[in-house]
Amino acid sequence: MKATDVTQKSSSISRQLFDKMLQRIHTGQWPVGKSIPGERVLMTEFGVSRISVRETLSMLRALGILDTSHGRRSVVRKMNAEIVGRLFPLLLTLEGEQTYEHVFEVRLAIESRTAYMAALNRSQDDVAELSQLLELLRKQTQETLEDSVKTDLRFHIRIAQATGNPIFPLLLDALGGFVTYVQELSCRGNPDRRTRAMQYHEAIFEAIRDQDAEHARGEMESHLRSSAGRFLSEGLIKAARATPLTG
Amino acid sequence: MKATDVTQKSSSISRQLFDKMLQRIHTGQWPVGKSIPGERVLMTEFGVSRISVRETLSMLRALGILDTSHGRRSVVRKMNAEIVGRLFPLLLTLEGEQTYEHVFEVRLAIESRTAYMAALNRSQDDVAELSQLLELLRKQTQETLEDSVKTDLRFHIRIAQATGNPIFPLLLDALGGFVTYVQELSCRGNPDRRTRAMQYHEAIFEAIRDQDAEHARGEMESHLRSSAGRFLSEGLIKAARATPLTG
DNA sequence: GTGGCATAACTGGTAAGTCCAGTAAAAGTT
DNA sequence: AACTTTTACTGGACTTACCAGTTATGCCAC
Repeated sequence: MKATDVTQKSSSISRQLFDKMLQRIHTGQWPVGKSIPGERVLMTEFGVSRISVRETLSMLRALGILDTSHGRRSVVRKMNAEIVGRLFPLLLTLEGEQTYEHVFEVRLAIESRTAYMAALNRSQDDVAELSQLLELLRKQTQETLEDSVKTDLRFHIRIAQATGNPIFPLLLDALGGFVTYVQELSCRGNPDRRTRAMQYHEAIFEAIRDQDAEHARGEMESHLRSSAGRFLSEGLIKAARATPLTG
Repeated sequence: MKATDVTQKSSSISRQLFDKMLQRIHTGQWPVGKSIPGERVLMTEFGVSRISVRETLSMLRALGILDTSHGRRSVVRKMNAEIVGRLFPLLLTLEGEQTYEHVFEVRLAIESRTAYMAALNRSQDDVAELSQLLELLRKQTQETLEDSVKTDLRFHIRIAQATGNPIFPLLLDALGGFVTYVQELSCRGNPDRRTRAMQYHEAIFEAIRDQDAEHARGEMESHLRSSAGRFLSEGLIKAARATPLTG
């Protein structure tokens, strides 16, 4: 019942081939980073037509498992969590109905922990880069709005990176497209808001730098909640349920 | 550059077609649940060969966006998180065992909040359904392992639904397909673990029912931490890696 | 009329052959 | 030895054809 497999009833050849090729990658017969045999070779090797081979390769390509370009042989992609992140925008858009409020709630859930974990796990490099981003942000706060919003997101993602868990920056990046859009709407015409957000950013940075995990989380939550709260109070988001974001 | 394109340089026809078809789904020109035109129609409509059409459809099929079966027209699937969930086993084999730990960390971030929010927002229906699931889980704890693991996940997802934010169950579902797999390995041969998990579930349920948000979050965190700790400390990860993903 | 059944008109799945256009390595030239 | 040209790959795309499920059509018996 649960369609957990792309391959369903193992009916069509291309679906079967999909499993076989996937297995070759799993077993290491087709090592990551190296190129697989050409399509003409594959069709004789598996005893199928080139159509079936190409359709199977299309599937693997769509999933980001293969890297194909004209004239060169397909290469098994370094499969990182990145591809999951690439699918999230698809999910979100296709599911529809997601309001920005929902995204903010998820962001709150994720980032309150990334701030916490980052404070515990951050390296010297993390601190240095965050410091740079903060300075850049400080400049841009008085200049271009679009740039500052982008840097803002980069700052948050950089914190997620500092956790050491690659899935966190991934999720954040996936949600980012939504966030930046709303953020621009919010700050347009209200420069003081940007300075207020700037203060939060500095507080978060200092807490992470000083490895004060609890404080980092608290500041992050306040920061996000004030952002979300602003949007909610202004009808920029389909507000609806009065969800207590208190934590 | 933007993480939204699975289609890279958009050079080849099939990649372009992919974007176009995806757009038709987004705009609602191809409504979810309904069937799209036949391949012969599509090739004239887009002015390409059937090869290109079929390769594009293969991509959409691989992502779980289309549901295709022989003799019938392809149907636009209600996009769910399965697609992402399917990729996690693959992720793990290609990226290494740390991924398990990473997934649990993300789960912890998300579920500690879903428990909290569910306690605040839960409706009577939520309580009723959770109660049912709990009872079902109680029975299955002494019976089939596979079923109980599935019900376990349903229980967690149901909590995420009770938050009112549709993204939470989505994320959980995506992570879940991956988690259940490991969970089975963990509990196999250790029935007492299942009873211990059962106690946690009951505590979480009661807290949500009584709208004790802080308590709900605490129990959830304890529950997940104990689970994650078990997996990580017992080398179940390597065992999982050695097992092929296709059922 | 209506029910059941064979047929025809769809649908997707697969195959073989052909050609084009990039890429990279082999062969030639300087 | 360094550069350029050729050649033998590679994937990308098209056409035609046929097979195999599915569904709608329509006929015939009741």
